[in-house]
Amino acid sequence: MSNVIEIPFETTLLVRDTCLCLHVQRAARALARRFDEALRPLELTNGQFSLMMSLNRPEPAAMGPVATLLAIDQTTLTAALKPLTRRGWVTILPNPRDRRARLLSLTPSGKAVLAAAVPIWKVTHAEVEARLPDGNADRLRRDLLALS
Amino acid sequence: MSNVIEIPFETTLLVRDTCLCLHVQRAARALARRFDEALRPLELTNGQFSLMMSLNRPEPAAMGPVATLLAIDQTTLTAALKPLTRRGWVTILPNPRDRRARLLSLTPSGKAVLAAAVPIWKVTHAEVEARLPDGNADRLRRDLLALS
DNA sequence: GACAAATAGATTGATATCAATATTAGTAAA
DNA sequence: TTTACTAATATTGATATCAATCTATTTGTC
Repeated sequence: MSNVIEIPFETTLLVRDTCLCLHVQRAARALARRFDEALRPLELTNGQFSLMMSLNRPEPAAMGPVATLLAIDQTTLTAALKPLTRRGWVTILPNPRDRRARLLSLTPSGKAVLAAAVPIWKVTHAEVEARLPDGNADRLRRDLLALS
Repeated sequence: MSNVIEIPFETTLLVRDTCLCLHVQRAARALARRFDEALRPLELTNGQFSLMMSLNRPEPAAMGPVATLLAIDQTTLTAALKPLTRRGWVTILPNPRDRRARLLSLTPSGKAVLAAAVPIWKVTHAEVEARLPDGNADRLRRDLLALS
């Protein structure tokens, strides 16, 4: 006798149509592709843009708070910094006050790339925001923050 | 003379607080971690769960529509199938009607894993949905679909 | 001060993601 | 039927992501 467990197709449709995780992943991939494409002339991805923008501070940033801000694992941040330091856009210096810590800073060329990216971000973001059904981006941001 | 381009800190704050791409990526990572953790006893990730659930159809699925449904690149789907076929959860067969195409199916053990994942998904999803400020998940799903 | 516990990052290994490109097969036009 | 085009999928290379684990350093307690 065959004892294959069958999941009702209705369950599949339920997950497909309601799963917030799937909905968010889909939107994340679509938005990433859109911003990546727009930023491609600068050889910058959406994630690199967000990371570098988060480093644009009066004082150099430590890694922990940056990872928390971006909601990425600390090991992901370590990896993400490699292509940026290799291109000379970000510097990693030891923190004299705490020799475990590192201080992250944008270099002048990093700031130049980031400055060039800002108008691209503005245009792309305006296009994306215009797609929202009723233009209520604040509400969407609030919902997304609640999930983070 | 120093010609370093400085991006106003206000711009950084603006991007940090308004960028929908960043907001969605953050929520995507947080939700992925949450579902990955809940599904870990089954050695299943959120993405593998979504993929396998999308394969639970009356007829075997072709790759193109599955990639479109998940909003992933076709090459990503090819890669994502490898650990699933290796574990014997998914089979990839040639399509006799079109020898370019492949037909994707869940195996009995794949269905068993997926069936075990469904109650975990239900509990986790209910917890996530409860975090929404006003409980209006439909509105959030509509917004996310508009961005996909 | 010594020692335990906590903290900051780095490394490794596995999977995820996409652009660019290649391969194979179906399709349509000449 | 040959030729051009289109469609479905695979491969490669680079980066992204996280769990598990490791090292170095700081902090707190006695």
